Amino acid sequence: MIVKTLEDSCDVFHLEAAKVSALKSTLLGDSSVVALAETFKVLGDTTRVRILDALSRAELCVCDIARLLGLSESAVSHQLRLLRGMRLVRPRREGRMIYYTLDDQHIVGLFKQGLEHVQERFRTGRGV
Amino acid sequence: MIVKTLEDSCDVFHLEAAKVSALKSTLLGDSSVVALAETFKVLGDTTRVRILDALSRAELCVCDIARLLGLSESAVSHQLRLLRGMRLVRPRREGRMIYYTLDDQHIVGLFKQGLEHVQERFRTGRGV
DNA sequence: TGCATATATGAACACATGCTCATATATGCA
DNA sequence: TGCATATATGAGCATGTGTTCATATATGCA
Repeated sequence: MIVKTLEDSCDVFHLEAAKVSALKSTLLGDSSVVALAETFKVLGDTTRVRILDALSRAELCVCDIARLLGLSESAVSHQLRLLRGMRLVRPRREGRMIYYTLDDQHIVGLFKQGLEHVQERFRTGRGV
Repeated sequence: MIVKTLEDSCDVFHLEAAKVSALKSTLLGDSSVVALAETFKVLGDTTRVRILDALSRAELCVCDIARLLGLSESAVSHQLRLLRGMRLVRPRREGRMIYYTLDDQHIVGLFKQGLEHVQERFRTGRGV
């Protein structure tokens, strides 16, 4: 639903008051906005993208992830803590080792959709 | 495709060398990872989420956005510059004013999918 | 029990980020 | 042309973020 602009003075709104309040009421609520931004923020880091991508394909322990991606085990552990906190990843203890897997199906979907966006961006001219 | 772990010594890998290289080759490439993280990073801020959400519903000029969302025009302008740079948003000049719209359909899809994730998170116990 | 190893955690530090404030640019109109 | 207004931009600052390094915890095994 597109609301057309009607007036031309920026002292107040360019939109009619009625349209403004209509628009305002359709906007995402605060909690949704916060949760959405928080979700995207977690995905907005190359290290976490790599970890989640790897875990979407195999159950891996901390040191495997570290080796596979060329990261320190501490760095991986810190990131896993964050991802655990957001329930994106789930640990499974087996002896001394702790194996992690992806614990949220939406991540794969978001990655897929994000990649479509990225690829169209390449197709339509502008690179990274 | 899930690769099962096989060995138990973290000196090297817990996975067989063959499985490791197989896994390695299925991982997202560097440029994809970078572009993906960059995309999510832009979406990982409440101000930008709000702006993009508003622009997905109406074409708005800078000061309308500022008023609608309770932000300074400067802050909005800075964010729009970023969003413009990433081609998520497109300006249209009309006299002194510049109207912005969403210039990327994937954003709406990503928001939708992100919200599904968020809502399931609420349903399954843990809040924000 | 005591040692080795896998993971977790805390502090510290370098760097990024988003805002504000001041100023520049651009358009419309008298 | 000159002034008012809409937007853009740059500098500066407070805050946030991701890593490393040192250390803690936990498990397996001799």
